[in-house]
Amino acid sequence: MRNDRKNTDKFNRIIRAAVKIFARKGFFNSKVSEIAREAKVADGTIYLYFQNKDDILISLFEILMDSILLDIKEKLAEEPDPVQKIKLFALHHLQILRTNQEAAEVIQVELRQSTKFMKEYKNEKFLQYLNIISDIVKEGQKKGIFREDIVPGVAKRAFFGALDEMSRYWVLSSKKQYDIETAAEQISGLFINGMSYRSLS
Amino acid sequence: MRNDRKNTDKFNRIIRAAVKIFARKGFFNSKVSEIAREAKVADGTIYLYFQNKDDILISLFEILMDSILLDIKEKLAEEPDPVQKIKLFALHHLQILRTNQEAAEVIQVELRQSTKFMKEYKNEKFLQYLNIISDIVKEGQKKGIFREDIVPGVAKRAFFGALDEMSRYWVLSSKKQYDIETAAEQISGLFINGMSYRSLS
Amino acid sequence: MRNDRKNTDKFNRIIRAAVKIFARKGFFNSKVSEIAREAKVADGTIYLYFQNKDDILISLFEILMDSILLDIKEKLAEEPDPVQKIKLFALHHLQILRTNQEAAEVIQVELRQSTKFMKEYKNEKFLQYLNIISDIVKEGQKKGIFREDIVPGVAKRAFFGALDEMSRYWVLSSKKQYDIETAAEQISGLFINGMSYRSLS
Amino acid sequence: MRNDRKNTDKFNRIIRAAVKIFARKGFFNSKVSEIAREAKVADGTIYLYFQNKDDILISLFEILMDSILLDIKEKLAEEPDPVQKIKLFALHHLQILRTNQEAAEVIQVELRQSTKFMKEYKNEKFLQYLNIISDIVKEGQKKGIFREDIVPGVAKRAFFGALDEMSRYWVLSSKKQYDIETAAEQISGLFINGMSYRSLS
DNA sequence: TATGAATGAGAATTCATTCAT
DNA sequence: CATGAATGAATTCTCATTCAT
Repeated sequence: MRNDRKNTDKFNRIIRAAVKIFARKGFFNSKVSEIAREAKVADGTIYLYFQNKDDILISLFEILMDSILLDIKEKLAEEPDPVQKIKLFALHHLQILRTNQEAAEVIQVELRQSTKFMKEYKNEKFLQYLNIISDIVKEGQKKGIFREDIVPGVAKRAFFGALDEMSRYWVLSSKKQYDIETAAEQISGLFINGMSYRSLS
Repeated sequence: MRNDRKNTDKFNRIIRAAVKIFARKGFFNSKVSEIAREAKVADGTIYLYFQNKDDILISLFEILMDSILLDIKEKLAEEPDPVQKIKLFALHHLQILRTNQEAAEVIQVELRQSTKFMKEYKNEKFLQYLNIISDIVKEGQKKGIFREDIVPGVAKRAFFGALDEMSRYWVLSSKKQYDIETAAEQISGLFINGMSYRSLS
Repeated sequence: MRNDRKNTDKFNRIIRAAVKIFARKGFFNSKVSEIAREAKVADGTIYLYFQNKDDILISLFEILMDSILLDIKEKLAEEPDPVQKIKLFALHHLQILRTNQEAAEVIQVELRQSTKFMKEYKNEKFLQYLNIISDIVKEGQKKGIFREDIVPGVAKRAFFGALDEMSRYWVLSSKKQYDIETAAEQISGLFINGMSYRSLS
Repeated sequence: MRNDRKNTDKFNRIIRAAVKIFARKGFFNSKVSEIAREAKVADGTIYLYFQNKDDILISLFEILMDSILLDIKEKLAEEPDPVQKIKLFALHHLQILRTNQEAAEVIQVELRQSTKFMKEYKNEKFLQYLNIISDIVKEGQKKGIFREDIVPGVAKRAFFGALDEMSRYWVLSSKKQYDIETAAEQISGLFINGMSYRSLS
C-alpha cells in the first residue's frame, strides 16, 4: 500500500519539510502550503502522498519512531546487563535531541498537542518504545537486581516521563545548564538506585 | 487593570467554560463562540475580559497554577520530613486529576501543544511548581538524607516528568490499571530510594 | 426556525443576488463570493443565513415556488370553468417569464441540472404545482367536459412539460418568434381540444 | 481531424464510460479521472481524444443524438400516416429510456444543466430532432388531418416537452406508476386529438 | 458593560490539464 | 500513441475579532 509509492524521493522531501515546519511553528500553525514550498513540490502533490494534513503528522511520527525503535533495540541487543541497559536507554533517548533536534521537537511537543491524536490515534509505536523499558525492568527483577515490588507498568512511564521532561527542557530552553551526558547519568542513576535492593551508594 | 474587573462572576464563568471546552476538544479545535455559549455570555463579552483566544488559555493556566501552588505549599508547610514531602507531593499531584479532571487535562495536554506558548511565554508559574521539588531535594541533602551527587535541577524535572507522564496515562487511557495511590507510592518510592544513601528496602 | 432571522433584508438581498447570478452563470459556475458581492455582504455573512451553497439554491427554489403557487391558486380560485382554468394556467405559467425572467431561468435550467437535487431532494413544491393541473383535469372529467380515458397523472406532466419546454425556448433563444400569449393559447388549445369529447374546432 | 482517429476503440470506451459516469453523478460532480478509470485508460489519454471535459459531454451528446435521429427517421420512413407517425414518435422517444437508460439520463438531465451549454452551444442535433415533429405536423396539415391554426413551431416544442417531462419522471422517480406504452398512447392521443379537426372520440 | 450580527482574511483540499517519459 | 505523476489555480467554508446598538 505505502510501498508502491513511485517516488520515494518526493515522499521523503515532504516528510523532511514537515518535520522542519512542524518543529518551528507547531502543527496547527503550520500551513500545508509552507510544507509544500519547503519540500519544493506543488501543494497538490502533498495529497498524492498523504491523505490530509493530519496524515502527514501521523506518518512522520511513525517513521521517526520506527527509526528510533530500530536504533535503540539494536543498541540494547549487545548489552546483557539490565543496569547498563537502563543507562544506555537514557543516554540514547537524550542523544536523539542532539542528532535530530527537529524530529525530537516534533515528537516532544506536537504529538501531545491534541486530544485528537492522543485519544483517537492508537499509539502503537509509542507503546512499543515504552515496553522496551518495562522489559528491561522485568529482566532486572528476574535476575534479582531490581526489587520485586516495582510495578514495571508504572516504572516504564516514570522513567520515560523523567527523560521526556528533560528533553522538553532542552527543546524549550535556550540556555542549557546541564549537558546531555550528565542528565542521562543522573536520571538513570536515580532509577537504577531507586529500583535496586541496595543503594549503590 | 485586571484587578478592577467589575464582574468577577462573568470572568469566572468564562474561565470555567474554557477549561471545559479546551479539555474536551483541545485549544485549536475549540471555538471562542463555544466557550461563550458554555459560559452563557455573548461572543463579544469574552473580549471585554480577555485580549484574545490565546489570552484565555494563558489566564486559565495561571489561575489553575496559582490554585495548585497555593494548595501544595499549604500541604507541605505542615510536614517537616523531606521524604514525607516527596510522598505528599506525588500524591497531591496525581490527586488533582481526580478532583479536577478537566483542569488537569488542559494543563497536561493543551499547554504543551504549541511551541508558541512554551517558547514565547515565560512560564513562571510552572517554574515555581518545579522549584518546590528542587527545594525539597535540597532540604533533604542538607539534612543528609538525600545524596549529595543528586543535581536538584535535574531531579526536579525527572520527578515532575515521572508524575506527569503518569497523569497523561490517566487522562488519555480509558481503562486505568493502577489506582492513583499505588502510582503515587511507586513513583515517590522510586525517587526517595533513588536519592537516598541507602535503600529503604 | 427560519422565521427568527433577525435581518430579513440581508436574507432577501442574498436570495435576490443568488437568483441573478445563478440565472446568469448556472449553479456550478456561480461562486459564493460573487453572490456575496452582488448582495453587498461579506462572504461569511452568507453562511449566517444558509448552511451551504446547495442550501441557497434549495431555499431560493422554495421561495420562488411558494410565491408562484400562491399566485396561481389565487388566480384559479376565481374561475369555475376547467377549460378556462387550463387557459389561465398556461398563460400564467408563461407570463412568469416576462415578470421574473431570472427566477424563471433558475427554476427552468438550474434546478434540473443535477441528479443530486432532483433525486435526493424531495421536490414537494413542484409536485404541488403539478397537482394543480391534475386537479383541473379531474374536475373537468367530473363535469363531463374532459374525456374519462385521460389519465390525470400523465396529462399533468404532459401539460407542464409542454409549457416548460416553451419556457426553455424563451429563456435560451435570443430571437423569440412567437409571443407568450400566442404560445399560451396554442398549448392550452391543444390540450383542451385533446382532452375534450368533441373538437372545439 | 476527428475522422483519422486511429483507435476508435478507445474513443468509444471513453464515451461509454462518460455516459455511465455522467448519468450516475452529473456532469459537474463527475471527475475526468473517474471516466478514465471506468474506460480503463490513463487520465492523459482522454485529452488525446477530447479537447476538455466539456468536449466529452458535447461529443457524447452528438453521438447519442445521431444514433437517435437515424433510428427515428428510419422508423418513420416506413409510415405514411401522420397520425401514426405521431404515435410512433412518442413510443420511440419513451422507449429509448428502456433500451438506453443512461444515455437518456444524460440527455435528459445533464444537457440542461448549464446555461453554458444551452446558450453558447448551438444545439443543431436537437433542433433536427424537434423538426421531425414539426415536419409531421406540417404534413398532417397539408393532408387536411391536422388543423391549420396549429403553429408547428409551437406544437413541436409542446409535444417534445410533454414526452420529455414524462421521461424525466421515469428517470427520477423510483416507483413508476404508468408503463411506457400507456404514457406514449396517452400523450400521442392528446396531441393527435388536440391537433385534429374532430375528436377521435 | 453587554450583545451578537457582520466581517473577511485565511486555509485545506480538489481536480482539470499538462508533459516528460 | 499512451501514461499518470505533478501541477497550482481556484473555491468553499470557518471563525477570531470588531463595533454599532
